[in-house]
Amino acid sequence: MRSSPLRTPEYDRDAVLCRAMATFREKGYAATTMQDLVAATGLHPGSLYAAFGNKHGLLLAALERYDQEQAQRTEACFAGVSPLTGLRRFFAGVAAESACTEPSTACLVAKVASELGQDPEIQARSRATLGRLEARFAEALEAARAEGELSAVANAQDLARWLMVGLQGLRAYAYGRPGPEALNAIVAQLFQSLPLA
Amino acid sequence: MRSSPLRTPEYDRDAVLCRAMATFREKGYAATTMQDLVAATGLHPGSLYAAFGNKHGLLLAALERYDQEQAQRTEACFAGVSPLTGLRRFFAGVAAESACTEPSTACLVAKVASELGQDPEIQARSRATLGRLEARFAEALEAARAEGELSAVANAQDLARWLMVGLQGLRAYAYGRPGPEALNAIVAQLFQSLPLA
DNA sequence: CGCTAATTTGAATGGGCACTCAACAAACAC
DNA sequence: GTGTTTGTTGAGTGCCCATTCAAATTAGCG
Repeated sequence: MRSSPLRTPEYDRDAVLCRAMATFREKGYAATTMQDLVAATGLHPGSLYAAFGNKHGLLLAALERYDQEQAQRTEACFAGVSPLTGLRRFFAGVAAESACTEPSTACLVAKVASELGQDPEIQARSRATLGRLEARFAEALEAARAEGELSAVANAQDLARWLMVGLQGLRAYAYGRPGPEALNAIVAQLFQSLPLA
Repeated sequence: MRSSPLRTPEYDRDAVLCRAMATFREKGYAATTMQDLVAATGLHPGSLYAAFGNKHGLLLAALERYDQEQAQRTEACFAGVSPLTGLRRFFAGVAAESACTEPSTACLVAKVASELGQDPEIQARSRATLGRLEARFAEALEAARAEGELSAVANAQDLARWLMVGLQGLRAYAYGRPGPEALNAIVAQLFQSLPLA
């Protein structure tokens, strides 16, 4: 029961998850082999299994980290600006990210949710992440209405959902590798469709 | 060179592709094993390989069939009604399809394009299918404008792209298993965002 | 400096995968 | 009927996958 001589792991768990995240994001779940993950993280199989149980567990941990990272990035968009400006910054960032030529810019949550639609654990985590973002959108929209940036009769919940649709549509559309101006035009169209005050 | 005694295959190529399509749509590419496909199609491995070369070739053939099927379904929406009504029918159909509880309702093209983003052949085919749909949207929008259903100043190309974003967003949002009323509300919001005359 | 409990190491393992092939069967020409 | 070409059959093949484990290594503690 008692443990005195504790040996701390030599690797940085966060860095490992970051690498694993990137690998899953690029190749998807099934196409990523444990050898890929071993190469990407620099850990040996035994250490990976000791830390995360198995490949599935590693994906879950990576999703968890992705969730945190995304929440941070989102908050950064809202910091110090009006709610509506924050939303605009958020979508401008997504458009810019989607426009870059690397295909790793896809949303890990969406990609994995599409691939592992049958897995209840993955589904739950994906839904939680997306739900949290939608709730954050709704909060921002409410605040925007309070500040007079949005029509007083607008329904924040409905519009938050609408923004989520726009977000996922934007990311999906970006798979066709359109130019950056097309993506920016889409974002502009999305904001034009909001009942701004 | 000369071939006289031809033996016709015993199976129905179209039915085989239909089954293969459904299997890929449910499980994705990597998670579908050749055994799955053998079971789904009823063919033996040798016949499958003789007909399609390999797993990748079978996916390509399935995508081709999906493309044709989707084109037919799309035209059915436009038959005998005004262009705008045709578009409404199309999106109502997608919403209804996405609302049903089976997870196999996802778009095969989108799912496969997300999973095999690195594969140029798959990418080309996906892009072609999506591009054709977008062009059909643009055509319908032009016709709607000509019939006075759409604002005269509307840009059909831009709006067609906007409908594609709405379409993919709708389908992606449906992964979270919202109720049918939410999906219908999204479609309503999409059409409200169009500059209808 | 042992002693103990933890991590690290990396070769080994068993299973399942995509794919093959040699024997067989059917269809047509003559 | 016979020959030839094609489709069918399904057990077999080798490879690569996720996972394991026993041995080596390291850190804390008296």
